Amino acid sequence: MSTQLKSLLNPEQYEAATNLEGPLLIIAGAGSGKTRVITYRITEMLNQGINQSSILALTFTNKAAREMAGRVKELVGRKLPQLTVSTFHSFGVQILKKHITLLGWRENFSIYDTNDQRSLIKECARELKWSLEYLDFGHCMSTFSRIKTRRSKWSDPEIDDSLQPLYEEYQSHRKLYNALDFDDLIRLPIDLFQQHPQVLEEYRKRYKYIMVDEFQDTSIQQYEMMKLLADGSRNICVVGDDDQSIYSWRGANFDNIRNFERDFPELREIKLEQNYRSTGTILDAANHLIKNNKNRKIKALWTGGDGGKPIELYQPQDERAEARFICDMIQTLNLKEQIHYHDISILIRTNALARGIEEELMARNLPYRITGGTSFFERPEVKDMISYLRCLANPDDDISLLRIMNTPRRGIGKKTLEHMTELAQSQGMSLYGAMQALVLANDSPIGKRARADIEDFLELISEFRPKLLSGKDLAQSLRALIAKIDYWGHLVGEHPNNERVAKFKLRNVELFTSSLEQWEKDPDNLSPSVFNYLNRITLAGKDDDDSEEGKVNLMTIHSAKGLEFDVVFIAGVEENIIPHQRSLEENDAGSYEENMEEERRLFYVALTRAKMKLYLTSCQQRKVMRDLMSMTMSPFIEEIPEKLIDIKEPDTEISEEEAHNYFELMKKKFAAVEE
DNA sequence: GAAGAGTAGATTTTT
DNA sequence: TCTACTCTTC
Repeated sequence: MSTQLKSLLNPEQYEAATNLEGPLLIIAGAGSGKTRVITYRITEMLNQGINQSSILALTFTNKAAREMAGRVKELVGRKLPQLTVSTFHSFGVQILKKHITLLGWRENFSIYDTNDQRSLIKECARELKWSLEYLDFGHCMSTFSRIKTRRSKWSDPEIDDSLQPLYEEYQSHRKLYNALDFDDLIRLPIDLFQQHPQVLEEYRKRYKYIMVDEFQDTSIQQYEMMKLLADGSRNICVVGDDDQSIYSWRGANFDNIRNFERDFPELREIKLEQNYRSTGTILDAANHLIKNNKNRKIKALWTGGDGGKPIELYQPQDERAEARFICDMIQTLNLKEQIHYHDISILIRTNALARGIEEELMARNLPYRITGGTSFFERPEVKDMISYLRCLANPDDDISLLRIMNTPRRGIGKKTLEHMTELAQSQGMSLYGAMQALVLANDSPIGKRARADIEDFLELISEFRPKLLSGKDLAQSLRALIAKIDYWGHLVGEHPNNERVAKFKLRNVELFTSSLEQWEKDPDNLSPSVFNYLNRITLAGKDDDDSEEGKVNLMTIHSAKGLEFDVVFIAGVEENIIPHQRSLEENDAGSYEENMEEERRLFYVALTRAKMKLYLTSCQQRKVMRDLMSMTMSPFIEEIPEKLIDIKEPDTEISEEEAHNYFELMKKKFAAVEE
């Protein structure tokens, strides 16, 4: 195998793939065959007789995890059920699923996403009788996150310590509801390892070989977790590229590369600098751009390939012209150069930019796939279903309970809720607990009718809870539940004059149910419990339609990391978009200069996704929220040498007046002919 | 307790 | 433009 491997990899790649023992730092430039090295490295381990269950590969996104697992399977040619390839967050859930009771939590915990978190903060603020008007949730959540991940303390000068009571309230509510937020998924396993060394020992014994991909984007917490696990065997391999660090706003810290060098001084370092992906032109442009960043490891990415075509920059009139241009180009490329749709990608800085482009793609019947953005799972009707499932799994989950308690309307209104909240607050129980107490109480403060309504609701929960917890026929049970609560009737009632909307929503509910069914019937799925399903969808979102080939990819630059395409369009290459205006504001993630460097890295990531051809578009005008803004080209364009980029003249559009005059002229001409 | 009208605010990136 | 929340009325 090893000789064969030698012919498949270049010397540095070979080194990286075959050095299995001891700490290893791989600095892998864009397109240097990083994924290839990792997958071959895992294969090499298996070939050397290392047990698949001893291998742990941690990635940053679910997409990366899926892809890595898929490629290894393909290389090895068999299924590897004991191999752990997972994101940090999912791995955290896995650990907590087994051991969370040691930390004083109950099983079947809920995981709160950003929206749930927001609702909970709102709830807490209400309870503290704070005015919601001036409460900035973004600020709250980022502060809470800093405190929780111990990046900051309340006494730190940059921290708004007036939020501390709210934080305490938030924390105690989560405990009461048995609900974890994303930060907990990393933080609690660390606590567990520190408080229960025997558990840590168990994991160290199992995972003898650890690999971390996209290491430049790990947070201090994730690094800590990784270090705890690796400190037994010290067979730890991290792969990263400081030039592609684009998540500092989420606590990613590329100082981790330095920390790694400090904590594992015996490490071996390998640099992969040959780029196999892009043409010379693209690489040259990217290198010139990134050179402007001061805070980076020196690297010289080179390619043996030829120059390739110049980068083209177009300046359409506005975002609609931009969408039309991109679609025209895609159709031409597909027709004349036989480029497959799935080898083309349109990259955008913000999700909001997707809409206009999506509309045009749709109008032309161009098949496309959109990654990220407002997820299917955030649609109100789907969220209802999720909340039902969550409540059945964990009735103490107040945030979900609040959502479904009166959806469809069952007479549990504001007044009743007030009573329940009061009771729950004074007794330190969840709303569900309060409901049970109210029904049992003799001197109940609520009316007979409301009491009967609550009873009905509790009955519903106790009827379906065992069905859902049985782990069998989940979709079937959910369908029964939907019928029982007459959700269709509810939808029709909500949209009295619009059956189409109601039907659309019902279709989404059905889509959701069948996605659950598919997941549960998947033979590779070893434990199809509601709990696992819920975790999966909050952590991973909708199943990517990876199977659906032949579609143009539309996504943010962030979600394009790690991917490559023959042709890449970058839309909205304008000042205030790339770099993004709000990202530059000095904030707790960094200074203006640091943020500018991160935006530059982001643009670098975007450029280096392209293999053959890059098109950039910079609109002259753009509709931002309601008003039309005049736009200028991104300052990053100037950092790319002129000879590499072909800047087209701005498109001129016929103004309405000119068009009018033209038609008048034509009319006269025709009139003249008729005479 | 429910429904409808009216109003204010919102778009940076993801687990 | 759209959504989420508040206020008013039935």
